[in-house]
Amino acid sequence: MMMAAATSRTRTQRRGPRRSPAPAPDSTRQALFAAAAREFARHGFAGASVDRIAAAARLNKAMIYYHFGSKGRLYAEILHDMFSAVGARVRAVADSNASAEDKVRQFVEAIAAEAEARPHFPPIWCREVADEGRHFGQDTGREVASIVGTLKRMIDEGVRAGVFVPAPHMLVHVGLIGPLLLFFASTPLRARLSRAGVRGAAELNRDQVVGHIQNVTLGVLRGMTAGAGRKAKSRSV
Amino acid sequence: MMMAAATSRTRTQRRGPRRSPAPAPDSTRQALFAAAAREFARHGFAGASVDRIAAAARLNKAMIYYHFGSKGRLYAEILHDMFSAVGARVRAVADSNASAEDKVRQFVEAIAAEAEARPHFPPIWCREVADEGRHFGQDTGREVASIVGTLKRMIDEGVRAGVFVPAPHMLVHVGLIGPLLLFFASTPLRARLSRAGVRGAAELNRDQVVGHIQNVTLGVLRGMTAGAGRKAKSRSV
DNA sequence: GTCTATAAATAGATAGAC
DNA sequence: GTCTATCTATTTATAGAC
Repeated sequence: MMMAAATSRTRTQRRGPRRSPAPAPDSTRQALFAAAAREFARHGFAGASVDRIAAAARLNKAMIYYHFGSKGRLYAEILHDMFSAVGARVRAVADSNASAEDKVRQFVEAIAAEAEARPHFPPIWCREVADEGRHFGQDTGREVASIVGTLKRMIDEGVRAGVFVPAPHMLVHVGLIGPLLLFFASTPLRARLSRAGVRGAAELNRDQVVGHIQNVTLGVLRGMTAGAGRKAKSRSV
Repeated sequence: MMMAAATSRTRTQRRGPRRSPAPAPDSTRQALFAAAAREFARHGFAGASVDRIAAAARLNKAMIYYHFGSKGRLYAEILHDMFSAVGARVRAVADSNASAEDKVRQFVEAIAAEAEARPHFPPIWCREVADEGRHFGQDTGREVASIVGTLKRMIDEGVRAGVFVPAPHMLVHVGLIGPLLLFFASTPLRARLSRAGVRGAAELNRDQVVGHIQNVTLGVLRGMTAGAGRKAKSRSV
């Protein structure tokens, strides 16, 4: 599941039983995929080196071109693996018969779980935001669109059921993904700051953050936002 | 103010009146600084090219080494300019005699304002999170620590005044910075997605987002979090 | 201060042996 | 499928003329 995209062959499609000694092409592909994910997470697409990827996988860089065609296609495959995993998971939640509130909670949990399953996911996501989605293929773009659309469906469902007030779904989306992404992506940075003497920087734990985001998001959707004080504008849909 | 760091000379410290025709070193420095900020925002530190920076500034790259010493020191200067601007501004807010609630509102507003004043700020910030603060100098690290500490002071002040409930300040910080950073950094990406047919992706506006984050943050600090339903853990400080 | 020319290292990608 | 060797372009950085 995690390496779904990595196991789909792009070139020599060869199914069925093998002849004899038989090499292990998939394990090579997977080793390159895993090493590339780490390299891209650490250095970004432009900063990543195919030499270092090959070396980390204990292979040579010609294999990258044999199995993936180019640095760009290897990166695109990693992106697609990330977002299609999240997309599949949140669509499954949306199609379940849970309440709208539980669906939103599980939407948050799903993203957290997929981010944790792939240490490269949060940093690459950050970099791709800064890169303006420059390396998204059509397929990855569709996945991202589907994820956003799925949250919108959940909100609409809750509104129809009378448990949510109407809210701009992109505002809810940004309010939910922002802290989630920042929390996961900044863990190494916060550890650094903590070692450098910033008290409390590393004192966040996963359950605390996920639970907090779930509660805050549901508070917003229930119309409990403390619009209080000044400038309590009515919210437009 | 915006280019504060860019006007401080690192090498040939030469004050006082000049002899005759007189060149304009600061404008060269500033042109390089501005071109570099754009380049680093677009391509990241590793992906940025000193050749392109020089070309964009209509100069040659030898000037970068003359005025800044290296690509890394130029980048570090841009980082320091960003975070010291935010730091100075939020410390001014903290030292004012506004209420704790207004200070928190202005904390959010200050970050938004400084991010808007520098289009390169949000993308570079995203990239630096992914880079684990690898390019932070000691000075920049101290600024970041000061910003976090300043929010903590505001929260503590509100708790002492009886208007806030105790809350882990890093949780509040991530909950506030996350959406703010994602909103600003993802504007180009959301415009792309919008053009590609994702309805609503580009329909967020600055005031709406900032106001929302202010309200949600104050809701949390007032203890109005809809801890509802299951798992309503009591919040530990 | 500003420039041209260039050094020295590394990048992505390919050819061709096995 | 996997490897070594190599091509070409680009990288950061510097030397030295003006």
